[in-house]
Amino acid sequence: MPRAGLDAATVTEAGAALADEIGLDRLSMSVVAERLGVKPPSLYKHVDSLATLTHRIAILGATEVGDELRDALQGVSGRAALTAAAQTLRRYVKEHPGRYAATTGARPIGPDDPLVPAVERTLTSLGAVLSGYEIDPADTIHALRMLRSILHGFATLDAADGFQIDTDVDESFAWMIGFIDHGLRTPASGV
Amino acid sequence: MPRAGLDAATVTEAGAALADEIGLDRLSMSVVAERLGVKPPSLYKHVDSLATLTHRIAILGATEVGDELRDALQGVSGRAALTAAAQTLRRYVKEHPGRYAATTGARPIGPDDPLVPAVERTLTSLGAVLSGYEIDPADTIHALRMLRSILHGFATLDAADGFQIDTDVDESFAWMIGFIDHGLRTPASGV
DNA sequence: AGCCTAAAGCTAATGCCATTAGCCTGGGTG
DNA sequence: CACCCAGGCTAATGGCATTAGCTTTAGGCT
Repeated sequence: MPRAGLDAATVTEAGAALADEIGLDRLSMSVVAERLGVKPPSLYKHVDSLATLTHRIAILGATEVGDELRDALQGVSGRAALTAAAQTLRRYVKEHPGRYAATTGARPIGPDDPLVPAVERTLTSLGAVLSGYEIDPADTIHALRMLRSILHGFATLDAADGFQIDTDVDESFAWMIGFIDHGLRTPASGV
Repeated sequence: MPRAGLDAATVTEAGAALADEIGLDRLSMSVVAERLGVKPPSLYKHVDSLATLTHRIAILGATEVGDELRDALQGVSGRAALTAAAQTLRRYVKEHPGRYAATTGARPIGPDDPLVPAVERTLTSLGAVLSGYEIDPADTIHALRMLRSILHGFATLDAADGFQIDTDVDESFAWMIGFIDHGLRTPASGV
């Protein structure tokens, strides 16, 4: 019996891929083990439990989202940045619903949980989008929360096929971006 | 051994209450049975499986949200209606996270699934909110999807304690409502 | 009042899953 | 070349959902 050469990262990656394929709720140690050509108990040499594996997937998801957002925002600002950020997030959630579900369902375990900085990178990128608009500093946190809410909400509903098919979802997405962009340009938006 | 006098509705209600208390992911036939003072197999006289119980909880949640929205929108319009709808949804998700999670995670089983009309009632109410604004009919579907996305996203993140505590979340919520209201009043919002 | 039946609860049994304990060996290190 | 430990394994435990089949209840009918 040759060694499989696993480590925590490999197991996490396999779990993330499976979560995307079959859904986070169906993820089990058994399916991960099978995917890796190994028996379930062997996984415990690399991850503590299914719960910590899920947590690792959440961190992976947050990190990947942060990276993709950072890359997508290189050299753009204003409406172009808003569009890039929104499209990037939507695409990520569509392509990696399992990872994203893990990320949104995860809770920090402790003060030095890597999940925290991973999620913060995403918020930093969204903050960078807002810096392209002239927003009262006191309102920035509100605009950030709104942006996060709307992108998260749309991407989530879209990934869950929550919209009817009568009208093109892409069109609604573009309209929404236009709405936000327009609102953020309007001075009195916060009153 | 006296009879417990259960039926599908009682089991569903107990399951919904438990989902709110301990989280949908922790819901099991065992805990529902214990809550009802009955052994797990007895539940199968009333519900087919844990999956269908979850689906019933989803329908219950969708129905309750629809009812509360309808009630909250009685006699109000414009910004007042927008505020009422947003607050109602946020409160419901905070008070019944388990039911709401079941609802958002549910998929219609067939063409005559009661889940479909239950969810549609919510959309009808949100549509009523929009009718208080002068929106190009062609854009109404987009505005509806945006409204749904933003309310769903905010409520979800809020219920999951996804926002930092530095700044008051209520304040951000009010700001967001103001932003949407303002944008919906602006004629060229869709361009 | 007394029977009779369908429903409602129960116990027992199956099978899957997560997780733990303890064995065994491959392969890099001295 | 022997050593040793990390990484894989098998066996065992306990919880869960679910099914089968038994028992009893409670209300309707005579």
